[in-house]
Amino acid sequence: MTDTPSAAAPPLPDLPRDNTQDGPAVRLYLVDGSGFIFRAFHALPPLTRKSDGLPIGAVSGFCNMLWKLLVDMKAQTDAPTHLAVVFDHSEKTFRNKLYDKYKAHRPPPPEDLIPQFPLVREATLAFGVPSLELPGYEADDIIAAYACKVRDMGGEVRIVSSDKDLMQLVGDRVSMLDTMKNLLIGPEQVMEKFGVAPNRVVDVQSLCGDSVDNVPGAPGIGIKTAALLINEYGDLDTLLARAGEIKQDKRRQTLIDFADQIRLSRQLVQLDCDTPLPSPIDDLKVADPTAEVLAAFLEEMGLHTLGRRVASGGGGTRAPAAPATAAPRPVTATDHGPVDVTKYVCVRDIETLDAWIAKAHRAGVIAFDTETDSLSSANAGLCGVSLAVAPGEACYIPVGHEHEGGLAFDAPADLTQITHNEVIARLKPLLEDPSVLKVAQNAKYDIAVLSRQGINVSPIEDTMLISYVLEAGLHKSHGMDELSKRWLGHEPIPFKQVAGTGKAQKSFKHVPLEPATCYAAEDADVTLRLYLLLRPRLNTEGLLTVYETLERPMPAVLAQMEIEGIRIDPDQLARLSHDFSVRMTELEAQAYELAGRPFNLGSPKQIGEVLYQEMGLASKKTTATGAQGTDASILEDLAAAGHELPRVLLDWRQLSKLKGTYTDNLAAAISPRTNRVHTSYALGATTTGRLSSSDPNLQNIPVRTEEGRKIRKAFIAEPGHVLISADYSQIELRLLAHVGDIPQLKKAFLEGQDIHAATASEMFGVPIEGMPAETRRRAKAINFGIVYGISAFGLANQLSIPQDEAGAYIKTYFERFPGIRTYMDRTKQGARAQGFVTTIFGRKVNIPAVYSKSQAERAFGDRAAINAPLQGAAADIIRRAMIRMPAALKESGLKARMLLQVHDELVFEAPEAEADALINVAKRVMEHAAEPVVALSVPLVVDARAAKNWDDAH
DNA sequence: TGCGTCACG
DNA sequence: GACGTACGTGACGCAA
Repeated sequence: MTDTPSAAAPPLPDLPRDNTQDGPAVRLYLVDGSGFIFRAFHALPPLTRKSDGLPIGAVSGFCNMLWKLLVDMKAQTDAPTHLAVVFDHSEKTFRNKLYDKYKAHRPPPPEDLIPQFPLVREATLAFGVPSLELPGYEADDIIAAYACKVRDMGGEVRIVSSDKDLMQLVGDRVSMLDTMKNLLIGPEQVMEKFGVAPNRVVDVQSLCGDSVDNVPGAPGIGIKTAALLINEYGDLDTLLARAGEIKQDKRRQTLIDFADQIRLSRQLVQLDCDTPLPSPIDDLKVADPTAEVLAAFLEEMGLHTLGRRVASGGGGTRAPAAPATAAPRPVTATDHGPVDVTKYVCVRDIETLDAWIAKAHRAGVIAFDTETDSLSSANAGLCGVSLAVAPGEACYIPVGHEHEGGLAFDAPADLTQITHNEVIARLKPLLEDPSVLKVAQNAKYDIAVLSRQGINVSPIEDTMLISYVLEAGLHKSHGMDELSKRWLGHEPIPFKQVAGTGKAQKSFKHVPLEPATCYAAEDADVTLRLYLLLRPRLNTEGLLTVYETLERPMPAVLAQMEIEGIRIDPDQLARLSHDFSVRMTELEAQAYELAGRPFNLGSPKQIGEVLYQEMGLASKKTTATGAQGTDASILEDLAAAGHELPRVLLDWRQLSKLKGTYTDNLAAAISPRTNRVHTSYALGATTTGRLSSSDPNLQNIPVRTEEGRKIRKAFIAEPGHVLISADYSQIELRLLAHVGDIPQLKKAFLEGQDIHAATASEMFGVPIEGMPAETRRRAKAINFGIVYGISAFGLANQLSIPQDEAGAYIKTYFERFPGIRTYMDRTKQGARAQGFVTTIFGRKVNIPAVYSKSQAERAFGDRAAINAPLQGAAADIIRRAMIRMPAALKESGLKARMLLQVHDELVFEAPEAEADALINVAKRVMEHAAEPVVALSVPLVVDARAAKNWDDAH
């Protein structure tokens, strides 16, 4: 702990002095950025960006304040030489360790403010001002550390803030500036406020406490009394030591009884001058903003007025040259020169590594990539990390490369590397530094790998997701190789080329350092180039909010879910597998008997031969290639016509599917390390915004049949825990009711009716009470069909009714719900006019099929266009819930973990005692996930249940 | 590797 | 009235 400023220390001997001017060499302005954000937010009306509704009130207020400050600064005779904006970092601080209630009853920041935090940091950098923050520290501590340091060097400090907690720093050479009230605060003003000199402010605050920050202080003692006591006894320690001398009974007793609490309060209010400096003071020198960068940022935010003022140099400041109205020239693929893999550096000693880390800090934006020995992040070991600090300037840091097993007859290559632990220790501060933006391609993978090394990468951006937001539906993949070819015209080295292919493929740790460096560093280089190229488009194309709110937070959430995994009972699966085998053998024998010969029941081709040629049954449908189909619906029809073999085949197929896809392979997927199964969720893989799950796919675990549900029962909770499944009820139909604005559907949902029965009642004019099950079933099929872009053929097929009957249903449906036809027509028209549709959250789904020459493909496009805004909005909503869930669980003090997502369902694992609390939290977060950006006209309803296994929880 | 089939929402 | 169909996924086994 450092004392408050008192006697000025002599200037340090090595202080660089500027001989061309009088006064101290360093005149540092420190702006309390966090304080400013909140004040700007609350002082200004809610302002949103015109293009897409992104809230930017605080950003706007902050920019105006900063610009005014810069202008005023320059006009002064004693203009500052150094300047920085300081921010709180969202993590807990050392004060929470001292006192868990510190700032505890602060509400979370308003929803509209959250997306503005990163933007304000961007704004700071756009103005050419360094932005400082440090995990585990409050802005006030960082300000204190710089203030003490500069003061002790003989420099001057001005703190731009109105936070009274900073007044303890005021002294001869440290002052405060409240720009809101335009007040300069020196020792005199502090004296007025606290009744004591600045160096005793902490003592007063310790006594009177602070209800806003939850600093307890001494009960019943306010500023006046505190100042009186301190002035009488000199300082807090003396006061506490001599508390027995106080004349007033009550006051004396309070000070004696609460001495410990007062000392704790002092620790809470005392700012820590020993806080490490995030940047050297030299790096905070005042510099003019780059005109283009600043103009582009203000343009991006839609802050045209300030943009014009900045462009005209308002207030006598040297004006940035570019007019704010002229958009900066977009970066093009060739701006950064060709990719040259021979220029990359292999980092093998600490000095070189430190030099790259320093470059990375200066760059502020870097790309990185991790190389591992496995494809699944859950088990991947780290082989190396590559960094790109500028286009064409990249390195690879190997950590675990070794010779491949066996005797080397040639002299083995030199594999000197920095040790694993040293690399991790050096990289951790960089990768966790809030002021260095890390760009990755498919960030989820790198987050998971590094999280196992104890590194929490942040802040992070993902070029795959940027591409996905911009061009979902236009490309099969948003993988790096494709992006590189598409945007940079450069084909990266194929993995196969460095690691070999097939059985001979080696682990990356066995790849020699030179090719490994070319391959790995190239990935980082390409990623950085892609970022510089694609990221500006988010803005110009109005997709920044989608990226920031629906995509960018996902990798960290999913990485955590994948790491958690889920427990599966292998014995249960083994029993099922055996049971299925026995029954399949019986069915095979029956099938051979019925066919009159043995054949492969798993071969559709052989089934066709047996059924259609040898047994002479009529084949109903042909497949895409003209072969006679044997799928379930055909076999069902044949079985219904009285044939025995199709039934046997159907039964065998079901068991074969369950055994082959689930019982055998799920058990094999259990990680020996964790005893759990870890799926991999793909982002940027679907056209609509849904996730997909693979290796193994846990989004298609059987549920519809009795046999299948036995597999689901093998998904179990740990002892003392339960699984909780929470799923949205009819979310796509609810969205249809909202988006299509269908009064009857909205009414039915608002009244909590059975939606399919209500639909049937509306269509056929029958009461819901006593409705035949078949009537409801047909309405249900129609409701599903609508969401899919209905056709008479499809509905007829689904319900096994003639096509004209299905057509009549659809006609009736549209007559009863004319709004739905309007919605469908409007959506198709929009899709054909623009080539894409959007969800209510702004996600863009491209549908190139609407431009096809083929009528069939265009019809396909129409149906996809009708479905995408509904399926996509549902995907957006559950994403919003997932993104909020970790904080919601933490806030509620729950140990529960989110394990799985199945499109409209989230699966959690929680201690048994938490089950009810978790259900409450999960329901609340999920049911309100659309808010506040979209106010749905129908309620979202979530059903949740806890049980020992997934089937019973579902 | 492409196809048919089928598990899920 | 054509077109051949429900929307979105991933995994398996067969056949080439």
